[in-house]
Amino acid sequence: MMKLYNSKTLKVEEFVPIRKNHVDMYVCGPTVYNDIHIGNARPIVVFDTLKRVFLASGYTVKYVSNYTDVDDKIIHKAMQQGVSEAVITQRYIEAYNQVRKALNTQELEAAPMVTDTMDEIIDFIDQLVMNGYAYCVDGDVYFRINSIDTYGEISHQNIEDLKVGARIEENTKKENPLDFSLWKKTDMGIKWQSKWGLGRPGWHSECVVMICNEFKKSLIDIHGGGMDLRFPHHENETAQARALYKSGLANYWLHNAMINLDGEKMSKSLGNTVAAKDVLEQLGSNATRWLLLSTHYRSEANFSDLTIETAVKELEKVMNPLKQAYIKLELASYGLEDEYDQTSFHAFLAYMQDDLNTPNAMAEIFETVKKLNQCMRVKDIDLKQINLLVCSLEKMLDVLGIKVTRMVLTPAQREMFERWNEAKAKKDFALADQYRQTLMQEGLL
RNA sequence: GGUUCCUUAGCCAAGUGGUAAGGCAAUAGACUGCAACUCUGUGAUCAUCAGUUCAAAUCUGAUAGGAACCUCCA
Repeated sequence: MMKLYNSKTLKVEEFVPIRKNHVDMYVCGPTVYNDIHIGNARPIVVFDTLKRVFLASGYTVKYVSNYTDVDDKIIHKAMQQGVSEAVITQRYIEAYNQVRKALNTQELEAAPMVTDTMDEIIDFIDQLVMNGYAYCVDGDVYFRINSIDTYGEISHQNIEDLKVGARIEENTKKENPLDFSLWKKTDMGIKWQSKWGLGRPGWHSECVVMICNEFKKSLIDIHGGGMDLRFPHHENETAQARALYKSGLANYWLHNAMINLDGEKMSKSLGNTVAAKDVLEQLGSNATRWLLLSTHYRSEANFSDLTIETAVKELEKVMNPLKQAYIKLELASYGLEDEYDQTSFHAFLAYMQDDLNTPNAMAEIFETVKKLNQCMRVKDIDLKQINLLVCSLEKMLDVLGIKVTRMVLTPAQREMFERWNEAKAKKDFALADQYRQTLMQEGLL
């Protein structure tokens, strides 16, 4: 049974899918004007892991995430560099996908772009206007938040409080300062023709339209993203869906917490970012995922030399015994069977199903690793038992998206082990140390 | 000012009513030809104060400190 914390209800809830054994999930993707930083990588890993948990639990999953390829920052960058917007967006879409790949994520079922969805977005805004949920002023279109009575349902803000604390710029064009922009009249950069004139869409409509496009319905199971998208982005998404489709857009709203850099929030606007590709280059795919998953996704994670170092060491303590186990099985010419230790894997999965409790799930991994280590130390090795534990660990790591390659010994390596053992038996330690040295160099010890 | 949330050992981090998982580091021991690996042992009156309860890290209230959102951001 899957349990998830729903930002909308502020509670951990039992997950009940709309369609039995299937999950429709949408996660807000990047605005492609820059290389993503390690904070941006958190939702990638969190929601990819969530998909894997669902798959391991017997669900099928359709996971869609978009590219926001229409945006002021993109336009500015394009102008700055004297190229078209498409050059910028292509460059960073590619960079983003390289990071996704390097993070060992599963393929998305769809990854739509705003520029490919423009007709539908314009049509969507038009319908909002025609039904009285939005209004056009001077070439701009705004959503009328007072036209629905549920505004604030995701972010738990009430309209009056928002007004009081508003650091909202004075915009006399709007009926209400909280009304948000659906269509912006523009005179520079890429623009599209609409009945309101030349312009481009605001940020909040695209996700609604893409969800309806991709899933062919206006209510899906899960909508995810970073905590900072809860307001206004997700609030405004659900508002539009309430208006036009009388649906909340998604049943479960999931938000991952931010990553801090030495105690301060990492963000592009603060400029204290660490590029995801740099972290990946330094740590590799496995350690990066381990690092990102070692803190519960709803807790802020601190990113520092110490947390990195710890993650690397922890992962080694899991991977090394696995490697030793493969070698033990190889040396004994024991063919691995796919049978796994059910108790440990089910304990692990139960933690993952409990709102993605990765810290507890990892504790179960350590527990299993310890059992494996104990198994390998006894005189009469139980290869069958090692097989079970190894396969169980493989399955656990797969749910976390940690890649494991089964080790196969070459004849030469096999011989090296034999000679090492022979030398030790003869107490020729000088020779034994030579073999040991070689084995260690090849990463076999 | 409003909303939501956090404060658990040197560090990271679970646990949300029945007397504190796990990891890193440290330290003692075992194993070893020596080492590495590994195994075993060692550590917390859960920010403070008060209340509810037979029982509270866990619920309630207050205090102190911190964060995110309310503005483009994952």
